[in-house]
Amino acid sequence: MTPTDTGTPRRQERGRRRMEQILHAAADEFARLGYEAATTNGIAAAAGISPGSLYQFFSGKADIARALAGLYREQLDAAQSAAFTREDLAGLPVPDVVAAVIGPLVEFNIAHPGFKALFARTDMPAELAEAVAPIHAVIHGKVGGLLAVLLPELSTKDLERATSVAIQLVRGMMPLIVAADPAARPALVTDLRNVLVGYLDTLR
Amino acid sequence: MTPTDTGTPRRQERGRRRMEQILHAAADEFARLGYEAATTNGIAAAAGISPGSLYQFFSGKADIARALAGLYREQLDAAQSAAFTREDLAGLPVPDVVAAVIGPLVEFNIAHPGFKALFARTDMPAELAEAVAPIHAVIHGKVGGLLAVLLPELSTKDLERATSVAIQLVRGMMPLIVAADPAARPALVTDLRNVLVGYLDTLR
DNA sequence: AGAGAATACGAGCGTTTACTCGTGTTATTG
DNA sequence: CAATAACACGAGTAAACGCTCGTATTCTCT
Repeated sequence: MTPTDTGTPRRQERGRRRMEQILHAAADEFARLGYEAATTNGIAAAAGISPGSLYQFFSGKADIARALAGLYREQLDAAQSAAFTREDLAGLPVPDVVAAVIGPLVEFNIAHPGFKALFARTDMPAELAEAVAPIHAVIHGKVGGLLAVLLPELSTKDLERATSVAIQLVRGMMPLIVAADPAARPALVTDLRNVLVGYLDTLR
Repeated sequence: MTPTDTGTPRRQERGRRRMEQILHAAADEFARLGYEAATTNGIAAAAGISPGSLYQFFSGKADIARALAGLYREQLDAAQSAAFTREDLAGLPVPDVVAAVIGPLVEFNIAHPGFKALFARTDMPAELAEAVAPIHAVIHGKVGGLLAVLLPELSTKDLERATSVAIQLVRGMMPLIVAADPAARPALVTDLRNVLVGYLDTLR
């Protein structure tokens, strides 16, 4: 009785490159058309491969979204690691902390237009919500940790709510910032920072 | 040569009732599944009619969205008329004005779950964006007029930006409020008001 | 070199969905 | 009371989409 061959195959170098191509193409298609309107055949074509090849690496559109979310999570982690090291931030004034977090985040969203197609949505299909749940949890945890330092006397419940609200404010404004004319962006980013600082002030 | 029979038929009472049923059913389906996932056959079934009958009144899903947007516009207009009469507001403090606008708006969103499926989205298919463009324009105009009274010394450009930002903040937070446990809503609504008041304060 | 695994192809299958069309029923109009 | 228009039906159609499968090529490992 030979061992049943479930489980992913041992990828070759070629395969790993293909997976990157596919994820890159998928990010473009998601950004251009939105998650629902993007098609697997379209992603395959954009990646320069056949539909069949795509399914050698991913089990479907939701799986691609999951993998892309994981990729974004790593990249965002790298881009934000500095901003979220609590130790340095303990003494800093709130506006500086907000600026340190928002700056790189805006840059990341501009550089990765596919990101907002997956995350900055208020209503998503269940399959997509499930795919991005892990990174949402990570973000929630990080922001929650940060707010706990900035607002130490807040109750757990209030802290939880403040975290959700702060994240939602950023998610709401980010598409506006990304879509705006580059010349108009700085003012919008300043507004976003002011919004957050103003909100956090009311919680003291 | 008989005159070509383009143009909508002269509706009977029965037909007008059907159109209302359809729009009501569509609002439910949009709220339950989202615009894209909602199907015309599903809307027809929810309205208790056949697919063919639906197309006697609407030319397609986008047309239903357009009509529903128009209906919401009327209803929202009625619900908000008091809050937006500038004369009474000229002297009032900013927090009171914000409360007067946000209160009914939150009620409206809770009472009409289909509303946010059409409006509180950051990325929509082009056909949907086109369908809701008129009411967006109306809202933008009203909020802009209000802000012009509250912040008289703002430049046109700054006023324009502030209007977009304020609307976007509300659009971002509304799904959170509607989806929240009713007991948790008041705190979220307070947060939303504080966010707006805090933001407007930074623009003085 | 030979075998097995990974990669690649693309026509096409099954399903879903928006929408049509032929036909029949109810209401209005002259 | 016709005659015409509005309303209603629902099986069916064409297109789109996610995904499969048979087959062929390339890589890895012994």
